[in-house]
Amino acid sequence: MAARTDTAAEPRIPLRKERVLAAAIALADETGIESLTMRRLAHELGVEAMSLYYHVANKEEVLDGMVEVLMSEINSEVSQIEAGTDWKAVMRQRILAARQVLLRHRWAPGVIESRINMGEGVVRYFDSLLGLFRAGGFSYDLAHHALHALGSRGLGFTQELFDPADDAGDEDAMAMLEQMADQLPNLVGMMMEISHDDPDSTLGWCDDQTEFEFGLDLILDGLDRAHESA
Amino acid sequence: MAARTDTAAEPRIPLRKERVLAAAIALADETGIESLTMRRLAHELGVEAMSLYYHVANKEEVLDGMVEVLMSEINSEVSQIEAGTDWKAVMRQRILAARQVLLRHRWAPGVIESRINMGEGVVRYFDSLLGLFRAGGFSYDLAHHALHALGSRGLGFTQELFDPADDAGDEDAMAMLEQMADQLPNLVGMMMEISHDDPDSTLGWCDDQTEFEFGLDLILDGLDRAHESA
DNA sequence: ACCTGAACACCGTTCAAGT
DNA sequence: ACCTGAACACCGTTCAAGT
Repeated sequence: MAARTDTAAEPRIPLRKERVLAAAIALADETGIESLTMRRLAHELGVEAMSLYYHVANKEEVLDGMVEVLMSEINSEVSQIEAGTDWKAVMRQRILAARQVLLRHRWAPGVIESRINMGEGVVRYFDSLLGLFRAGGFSYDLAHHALHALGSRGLGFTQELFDPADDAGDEDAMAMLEQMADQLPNLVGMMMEISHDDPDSTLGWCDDQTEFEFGLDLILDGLDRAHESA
Repeated sequence: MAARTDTAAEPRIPLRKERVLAAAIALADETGIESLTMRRLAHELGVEAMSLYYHVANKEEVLDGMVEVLMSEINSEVSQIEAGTDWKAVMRQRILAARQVLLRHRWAPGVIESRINMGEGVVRYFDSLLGLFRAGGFSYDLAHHALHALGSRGLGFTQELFDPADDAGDEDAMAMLEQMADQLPNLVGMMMEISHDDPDSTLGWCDDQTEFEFGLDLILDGLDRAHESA
């Protein structure tokens, strides 16, 4: 242990904030955000926990940085979508593209929402959406309402209250539904109709992507109408 | 300290889960969810932290319970709204009533979203919304899409990405905006128009309630149209 | 310049023990 | 039946110290 150097010891590239963030993202991607601790992150980088603080002020800065890295990925992906004459079609494409990136980083929605101030990347992204509204002829006032109405959906996610597994399949949830059946006439009726129409669909009949697009189109169409009637 | 009983010692009502939850809610209301720790909660109840575990399995059960208490408040408030022939008007009233309750418990959105399974109260609430859609003539299929489209807005909240202070007023955010001005042509343009139209409005010109209702009406109107054209 | 060891002030939670 | 003390296995973070 003492005199032995590690076999083929790597030159030990010094850490950089960049490397810390990349490792943090990889760790969160693979094992979930709840297992992203400073100690674990340091371990992943082959270093003691305290070393991180030389490159980063605190854990919040790590989380801020993770969001920035991710948003720059989204922004560069989104900027490749060529602008057309139809603001709605372009915005739809951009938002669904952003969503694809977020789906690869399940920790992102929670972390983004937990930030106190929007980072530069997020601001830049919403500036681009605002630009699309403006190009489509929206007043600043309506475009402003529109951004609020989109909310996180504009970035490609909605924090689902009933998670996909809940609608069917999840045992705990189903057990509760059955137990409360008399108090939940409408939900029970809905479940029965579904299982009647398609007996095999009890598991996973809620498609996240479909529901996301339904809600998105509802809002975009509504905004379109609000704009045209203005 | 030893032989002396406390002056006018209260009979020391034994804890109950109910009292634990009430204290937890009061604590979270007053000092924020981040200061709700088992130790602090116990202290508030004049007891040691470990005593709580006699009444409650763990902290998750405390959080679950807080949501249930709150939802029963919402459900009882909402059930007082008399049903009318216009599903949209009734639903709007219910959702805005739920929102009023949530505004008194700022911790609620975050805690609700962090629950793994919806509690009974939340399920009951959404069953009632589903009932409204059905009474309005919606198919189960459309009503189901509708619930997803509403998401947390159906319960009266949206997790705002840009918090109200951000749009203007917040010094950090404004500093960033100025620094990035050239990269954010649309946001800067919007800010300029606003401050031109109403020089005093730089602070707090985003009204949460207005934005919430705008988004809500956008969705409800869209659903109404989807239903009528079906 | 970059990294570390020891230590601090917290967490949630367990378990055996008290009354 | 209800509560507690001591202890465990974690956190994030500081600070003085190493190379």
